[in-house]
Amino acid sequence: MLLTKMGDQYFSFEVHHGGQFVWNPQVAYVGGKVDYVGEFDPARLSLFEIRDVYYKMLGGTGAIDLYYRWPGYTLDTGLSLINCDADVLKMLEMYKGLTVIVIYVDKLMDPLLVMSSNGEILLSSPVMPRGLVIDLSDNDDSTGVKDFGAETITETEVEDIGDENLTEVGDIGDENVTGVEEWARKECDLSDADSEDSDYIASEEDNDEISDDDEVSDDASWMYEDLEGPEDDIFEVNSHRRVDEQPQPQPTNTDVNTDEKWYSNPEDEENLSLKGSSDEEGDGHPEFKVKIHMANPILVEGMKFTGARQFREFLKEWNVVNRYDIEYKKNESTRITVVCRYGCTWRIHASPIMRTTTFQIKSITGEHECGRQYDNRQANSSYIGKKLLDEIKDNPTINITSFKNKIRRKIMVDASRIYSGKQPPHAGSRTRAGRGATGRETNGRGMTTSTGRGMTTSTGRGMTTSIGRGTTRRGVTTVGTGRGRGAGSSHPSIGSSSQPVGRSTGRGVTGRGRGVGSTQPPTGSSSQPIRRGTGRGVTGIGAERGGKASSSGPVGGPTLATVLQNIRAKKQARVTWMKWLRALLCCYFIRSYLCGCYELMLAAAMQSF
DNA sequence: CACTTGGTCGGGCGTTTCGG
DNA sequence: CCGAAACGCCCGACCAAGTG
Repeated sequence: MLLTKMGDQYFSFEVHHGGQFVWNPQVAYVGGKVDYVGEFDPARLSLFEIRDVYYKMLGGTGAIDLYYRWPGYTLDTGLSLINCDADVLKMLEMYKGLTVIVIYVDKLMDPLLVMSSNGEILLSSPVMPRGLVIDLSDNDDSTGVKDFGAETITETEVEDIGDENLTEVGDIGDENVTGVEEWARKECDLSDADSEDSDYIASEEDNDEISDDDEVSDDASWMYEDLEGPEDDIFEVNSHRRVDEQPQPQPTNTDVNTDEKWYSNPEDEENLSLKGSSDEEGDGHPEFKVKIHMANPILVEGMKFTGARQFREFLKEWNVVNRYDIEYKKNESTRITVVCRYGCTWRIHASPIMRTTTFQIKSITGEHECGRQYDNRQANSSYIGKKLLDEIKDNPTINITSFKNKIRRKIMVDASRIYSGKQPPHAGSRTRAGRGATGRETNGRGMTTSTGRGMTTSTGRGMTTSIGRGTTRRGVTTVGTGRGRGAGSSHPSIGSSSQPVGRSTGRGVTGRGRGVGSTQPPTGSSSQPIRRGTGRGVTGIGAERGGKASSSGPVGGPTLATVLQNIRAKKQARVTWMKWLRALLCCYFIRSYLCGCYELMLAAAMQSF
């Protein structure tokens, strides 16, 4: 039973709300419930009508982000933020011909606002932890902090909708705009230009597939008419419709309404603290949430993650955002110990909670006393690639300087030198082949291994369409070979000139760099038994080598071009694959045709005999 | 006080990855 | 293919807190 009449393109919404996005490890929407509201006229739909679906029809409160799932896709592969009306148009275009649009409501922490004494908002920073308003008024009894969200709730209060299972369409003639909406509008406007960077969660592979075609086609003009007519109440078509009359949801296998332990009650998100512990379990420790914490990384002792990998990703984000550079003392599946690369007292240790796979920050000690770093090696090519992939796709001819500036602007990382993924140790470490005191810190390639190295993240090997392997080597496309070293081979002289002599002694004193304290002599296994000789993607922003990089001879030179090349190559690889696929299909059709002809001829011959 | 448990840390070494 | 570098598993030592 669908509420829509296809000819008129009316549709309804399948609204997932009250839950939240989690990453475990795929993106899923857990908790909450599903309501169906409709029917709507696409010609009269805008972002704020959709928001009103949540605020006024479903009684929602607080700041939210709205997402829609691409029809036929999973949350992992096709989820877009509805950030502005252009996104609404995209969504409608995607859902053209369909009758139920699946949207997800992701509750946000409210923004940190700095207010003057007369209530004027002086500062609103989406970067800062949301949920609090710093009140600079002279009100003595005020702590200077008040809950912005609570006010919002009163402003957005809707009439009691009664039965939990019912959703009634309230009066939406009220043009009052809540503070949250106001903020959301502002944020949308601000982020409009950059929406390409952040407006959806999707795998890179699918990203390429779909976003290449992310422009609203001309056919979307059917939605432009009377988009926001003042008296055109989009809801009046179906006001006071009972939810239990809603249509059946479209088939989906993406909703994961699990009761995973690490998932907290979304209701608790109302009680947000500056510390970032927006979602606390019974033990009072916050849990990592992709949508919230990756956009607003705050490290909190006791914070929980689904695993070491997630913790690493988050730590990387935290370091890049805060522009600290770190060093992994231990980086294992069961423990991760990280210190400041520049010798500060700051240290963090995380390990799994006993008898669970949940990773938890066990301790954060000391503080960063170093200055902010603009050459954070955590922001490696993989990281930058993810951040700026769309930029490159939109502007494939971008030059190095522009790209560098983009990186500097968007990620606040100085990409003046993007080194090859594997770097020789800097001059200061030659004698011990170790980096730092213990010598085993990650270096060069950084911590990219867990997620793939260089630009090969999410790509893999063999028949890959990746950038690293099987892409371009000296301009030769090697898709499908599983070999090739990507663009890295375009950077000669990386190692040889600065490699310490006699390094082949293995892991003992020099080989693996156990550091100064190592008394282990070079063992018989100094030459490594396994030589797989794979060679893959490249790159990794090596940042600086303690300021000695340049003195250690050629450091591989800037491979920023490599990043660009990799990103382009990724697209190129896909194109190449498409060509191969087309060729294959052509062969198949020709063969089928020939077989068909042959059979016809055979039949004719049989008849003639 | 002895024992247990959990966390932290350093080190050994096999495996994997990458550039040449 | 090779050497080098990095990752990650494993082990043991040490320490602190809890418990009997």
